[in-house]
Amino acid sequence: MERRKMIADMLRASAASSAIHGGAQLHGALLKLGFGSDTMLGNNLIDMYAKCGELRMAGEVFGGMPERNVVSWTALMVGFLRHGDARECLRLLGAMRSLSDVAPNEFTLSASLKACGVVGDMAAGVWIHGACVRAGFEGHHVVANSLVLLYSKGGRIGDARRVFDGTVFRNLVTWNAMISGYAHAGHGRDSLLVFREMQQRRQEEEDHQPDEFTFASLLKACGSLGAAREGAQVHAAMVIRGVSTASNAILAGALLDMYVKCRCLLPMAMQVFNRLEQKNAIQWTTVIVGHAQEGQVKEAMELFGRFWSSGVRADGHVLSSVVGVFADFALVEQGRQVHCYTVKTPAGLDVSVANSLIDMYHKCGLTDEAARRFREVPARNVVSWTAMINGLGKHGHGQEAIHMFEEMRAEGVEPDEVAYLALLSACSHSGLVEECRRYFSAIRHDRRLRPRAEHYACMVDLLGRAGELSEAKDLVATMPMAPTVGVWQTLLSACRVHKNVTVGREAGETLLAIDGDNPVNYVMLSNIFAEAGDWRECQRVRGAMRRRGLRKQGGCSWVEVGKEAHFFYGGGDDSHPRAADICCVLRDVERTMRERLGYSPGSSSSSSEAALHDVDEESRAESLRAHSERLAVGLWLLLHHDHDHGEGMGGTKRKEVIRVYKNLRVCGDCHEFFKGLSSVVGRVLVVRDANRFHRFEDGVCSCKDYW
DNA sequence: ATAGGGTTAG
Repeated sequence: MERRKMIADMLRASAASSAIHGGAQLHGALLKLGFGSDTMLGNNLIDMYAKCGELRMAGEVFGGMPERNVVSWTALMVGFLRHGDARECLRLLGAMRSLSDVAPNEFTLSASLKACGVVGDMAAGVWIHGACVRAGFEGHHVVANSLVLLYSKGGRIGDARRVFDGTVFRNLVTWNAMISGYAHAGHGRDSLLVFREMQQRRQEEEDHQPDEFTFASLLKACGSLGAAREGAQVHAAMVIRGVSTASNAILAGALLDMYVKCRCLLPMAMQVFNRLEQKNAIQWTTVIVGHAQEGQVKEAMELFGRFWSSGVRADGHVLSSVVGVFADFALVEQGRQVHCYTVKTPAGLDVSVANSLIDMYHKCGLTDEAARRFREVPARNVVSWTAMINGLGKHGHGQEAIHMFEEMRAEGVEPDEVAYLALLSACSHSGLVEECRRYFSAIRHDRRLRPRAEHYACMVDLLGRAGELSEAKDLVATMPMAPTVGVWQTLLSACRVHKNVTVGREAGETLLAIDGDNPVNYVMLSNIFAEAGDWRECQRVRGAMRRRGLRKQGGCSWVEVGKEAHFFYGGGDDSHPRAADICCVLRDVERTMRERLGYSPGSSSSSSEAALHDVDEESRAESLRAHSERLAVGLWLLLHHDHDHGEGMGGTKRKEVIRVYKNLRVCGDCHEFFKGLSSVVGRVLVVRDANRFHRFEDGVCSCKDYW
């Protein structure tokens, strides 16, 4: 008897340290001693093999047992679950119920719930929840904790909270589950509130000290809120409690992520990062993406280079997120460099990497290159197709986008909500009203899909462009969900195009009520009033904005010349070393345009500078010249000027396309200016703004002045 | 046999 217990303890120790050799020796020894049919020792063997990742051996022991109890089943299930085979775990649950008379206990059900979360089978999870209730396990920690996590990760945060509230005996894990559940669902505030509630319990019956898991979730919550002060407080609390990031890579990653997300704290992130003795791929990604998002592209590329030579293996996630930032900034040179790296590693074969490359080339305006990537993806999925549909749509190729969509369906790839969204937006950019209506109705009648507010926003956008303002307004009024900020903004900008002050006022006031901290809303509404000549209302809205301490979001444009990106910021950015020369080039072009095309600055009907109506032409011109998109184009012209003269102007040689990018929508005057510029300079100019691509050629734009 | 944490393409 004593020996039996000793072997059990030693097996447990082997399992805990994943010591497969010692474990296998113990296996041999217990067979020799005649313990081969002992259920408890068999269970210990299953657990040991499962924890060492030897699932085949675990299954063999399980299969050879004369008697299996609930522990035997559960140990095997947990083994599969832990090694990434959640489906096998659920299959075993089914087998247990139908082939044995052993009843699952709270641990079996908890593992099964987790498996449902992993495979994303919420229906099965709800069914198991029912089974837990029927068996009387609902109040058990392990079950309640798994339920909270399943529901919060499955987007049913309300159900998670109900389980949490119904749990009488909470332990630290229960609290952590709710805190992380909220953080995961993007409800950062609630996450912090639950933590505060947990701390207040200290005076009462429960006394839970936060641990590493608590801190990791709190950091995530602070990061998603961009709450720098709270984030730093959490960091301080960790230091005070002696919770170190040195031995916990995930906690260190969470800390880095928080500092990166609280933008201004990038230096703090680097301090944490530099102190890490061993850096993993996720930590590298966090700081690379963090720099790129702040516009510190050089540093981002440098870090990427260091990462590459550090020998830490990159996986598909890392590569696609790095490609993703360069896509957002349309930094094609940097994107290409990362593309080259992806070819040199097995992780580059991931479909997610291929998809991010398709998207990146599209966002850089290189449609052909994107199409080539698309053709070469061996196993295209709905994401690959959607990237193409999006890209075509942003260039105003609505019909081609529809064609892609139908081709996808013909190949047997089912569209999801995002694919539909891409399609609707493509229709709206091309003004395809009837097609858009048809697909919008298709998604509403597809039982598997539920249109989101964004789908409605697309429809509102299209109706607005088509001048069907009252239909757009009715659609907003009859939406099955609350109209989002985006929906109201879409309606508002349609009102601006059609100069409908009545509906515009309504949409604008609603926006100020639900999204009063966003300066864009004030600017849009005040512009509507300004264009209608209602200066009093215009001033009132601008005043409200000032009183709230809000400032118009700065425009930022950039252009790649050679291998370098040059950034310009709106409102008279003369920080570029050649600012004066750029100004001269722009003046030159303006003069030619005035002479040849009768261009007059600031006379555009959709002028973004409504407040400029009462100033003289030269001040208007000067103010417009300071727009970041013009400065970017100016620099390009400046740097290619000498070259042009060398080649001889108007030569037959195909001219390089000018590509400029802007973080906001391009302004109406700049749009006019670029049209003229394309014919005066005889070049194609492609501008990607926040909304779509504009391709200017021979004095016309691909958006047909709808944007 | 005992739940929980950071990155992730459209």
